Amino acid sequence: MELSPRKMRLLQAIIDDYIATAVPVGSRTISRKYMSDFSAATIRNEMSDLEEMGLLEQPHTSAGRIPSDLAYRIYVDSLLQVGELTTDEATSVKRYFGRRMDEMEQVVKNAARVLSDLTDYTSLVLAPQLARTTVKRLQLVPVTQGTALVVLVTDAAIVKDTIIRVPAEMTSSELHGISEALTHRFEGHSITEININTVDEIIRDMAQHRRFFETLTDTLSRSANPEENDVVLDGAYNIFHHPEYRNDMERAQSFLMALGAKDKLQEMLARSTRWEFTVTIGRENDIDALKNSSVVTATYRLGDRPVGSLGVIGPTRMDYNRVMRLLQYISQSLGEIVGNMLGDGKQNDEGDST
Amino acid sequence: MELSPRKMRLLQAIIDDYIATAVPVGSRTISRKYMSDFSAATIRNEMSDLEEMGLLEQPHTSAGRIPSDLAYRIYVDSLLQVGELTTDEATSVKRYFGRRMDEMEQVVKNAARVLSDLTDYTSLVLAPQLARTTVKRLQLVPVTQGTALVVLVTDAAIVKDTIIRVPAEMTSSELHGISEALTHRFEGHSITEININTVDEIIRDMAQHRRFFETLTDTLSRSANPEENDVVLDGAYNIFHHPEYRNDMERAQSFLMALGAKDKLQEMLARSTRWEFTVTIGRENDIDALKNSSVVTATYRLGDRPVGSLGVIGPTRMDYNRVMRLLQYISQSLGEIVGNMLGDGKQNDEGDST
DNA sequence: GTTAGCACTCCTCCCGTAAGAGTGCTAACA
DNA sequence: TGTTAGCACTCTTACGGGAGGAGTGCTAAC
Repeated sequence: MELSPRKMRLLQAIIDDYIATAVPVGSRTISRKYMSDFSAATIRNEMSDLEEMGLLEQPHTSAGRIPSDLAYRIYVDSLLQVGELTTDEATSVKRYFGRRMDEMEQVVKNAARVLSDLTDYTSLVLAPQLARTTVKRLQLVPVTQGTALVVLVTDAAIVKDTIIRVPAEMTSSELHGISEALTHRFEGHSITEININTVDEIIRDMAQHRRFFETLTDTLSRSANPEENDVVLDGAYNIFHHPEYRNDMERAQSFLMALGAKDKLQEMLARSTRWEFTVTIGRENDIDALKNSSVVTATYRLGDRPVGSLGVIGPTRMDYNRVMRLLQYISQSLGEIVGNMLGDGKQNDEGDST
Repeated sequence: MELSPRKMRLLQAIIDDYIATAVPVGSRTISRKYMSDFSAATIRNEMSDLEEMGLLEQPHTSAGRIPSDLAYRIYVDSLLQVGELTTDEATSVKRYFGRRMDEMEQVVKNAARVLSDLTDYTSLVLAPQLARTTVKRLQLVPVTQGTALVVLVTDAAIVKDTIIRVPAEMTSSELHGISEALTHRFEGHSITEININTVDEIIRDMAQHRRFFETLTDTLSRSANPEENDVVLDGAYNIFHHPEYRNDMERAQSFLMALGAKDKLQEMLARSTRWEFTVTIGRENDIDALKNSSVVTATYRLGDRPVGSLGVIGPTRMDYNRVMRLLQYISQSLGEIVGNMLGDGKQNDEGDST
């Protein structure tokens, strides 16, 4: 099923026009705006072929054609050339990331904001996944008699803090000692290596508190698992800017509802960290309510380790070019910012090497 | 402008019916369902009076009447008797709050969830406001050479953690010492008391690091200010369950957009902590997009100090009774949970004194 | 292989009519 | 004087038919 160059050209024209206008494209439109070297009648014949191949669909007889999911697939795989950011776009992104960001959460929220603002779609960001980072420090900070704060710092600057109960008789300096020992043992290792067995080695002289250490390792391994909260979402209401949702309450509603199921989204994003980019079009989507939407994701890295991902959800009639262009740039920036947060005191300035 | 008892009774009937059905109420309906001791014609005369007083409105001549904002005001102020929770409702709330909650954020999200699920409206929760709590502990945890984590623990179990830069030559034990000194000085005080002047007293022997302490106090006072992030929102899409939004895209959209402006919501909730409850009806609202919605809030306390608030946004045709009933109970539960999180090792069980 | 022409289909918009709901007013009644 | 029955009137909503328009598919000619 090879497409002739002319069919390819036609397909591209139809998709480009439909992405721009959201109106089914007729043969006359194509003939005038994109392929004036052929008449509308010729286009019609070609369109008829494309429809037979399953690449075009007709909402009804006297409407123009719209691209099928399959057509977008071909478009994304073969026709799309992701360009460079315009200087306008680049400065916009920089303006967002220029904001003060002390906490990981701010960074992630900021990334979601810039992505949704610049694409005009809904954005998703999966915060760096603890399990993919390495421990920098593990500290038990006494809070009250009997409680302490578990502070876990990793190389992605993620800090998980959880209150846990500690044996009432444990002193502040004991906690300090334990923290030092744990940090010494696990620094540079993945959090997944921390469990009661590996911890056992270093607490032989505190066997009477084994129960406490079990609680501690439990807490840590629970926080290593990705959770709903790792997903940050922004621009949900951008969908109202696009006619396919604005004119269809049902659709808008089910879309928004789908965004409520953070666990599904988290899963989706976590899966996507295996690839540099993913593009999931319409029915390819696992989530039912997104079967007429598209999802584009990109992975961001800490050094060469993928630690999280971010993406955009919008109508299948999405401006894939713009979206991927922005995703590429933003995912790279995000990786750098995350890396710099604990980057040995280096400031995260704009300036290049001078 | 005193209303006769019959007019009151009529007003209540109209509001009750309209809250239940969302359909303009006619005189016949009232006569049959609520006041069969009077004929529809009598009701009509009374309705006409109420309309003249600005308590009822007619969408058009041949429709029934709907209550005006003013009518809801009277309803809430004079007619409403907030009842006890049904046992069903109470067990539902308990089920939600029975979930494991280690972190403040979870508690707040959980509260928002239970509130939106049980009321079927959109819920808002303002996390405990740092400025209204007292310091329990202030600790600088070294992270890398040149960076440390500022951990602030207060009696509302709020933990603010921020990475700051520290002088490269500052040792881990120096940081520890500083932490002890700061904790000793400010324990039991409000975070707002921490500033470079009060800190100055305890760092005389470290005057060469004054710059660093300025950064530190800056960071802390910034985190004392309420921020957008303090607002957690849930059930935004519940509005689609209510006909006034479901059948009016514009309205749904502007409502959802208004929810996007977290800063406004934060302000609104912060203001409301001055009262036990607030009910803001329709046009009484400051936020334009909410001029045809109502907001009900309640304050929750830590001991007797109000520390935060939570509320519900929905159509003016809101089930005020149910909402206030639930808010009362949930705000109280929330206060207790927040208090127990660091509550001297006491477990937050269900059981009463045995 | 390409194109012009034309009949055909189907959607959308508009308008007029009919049904239904609820009112306001009047007159009669207790 | 308050209450009620009756009735004309208003306005909304639903339905259906017709006009206009967009775009197609097919045929025949180049």
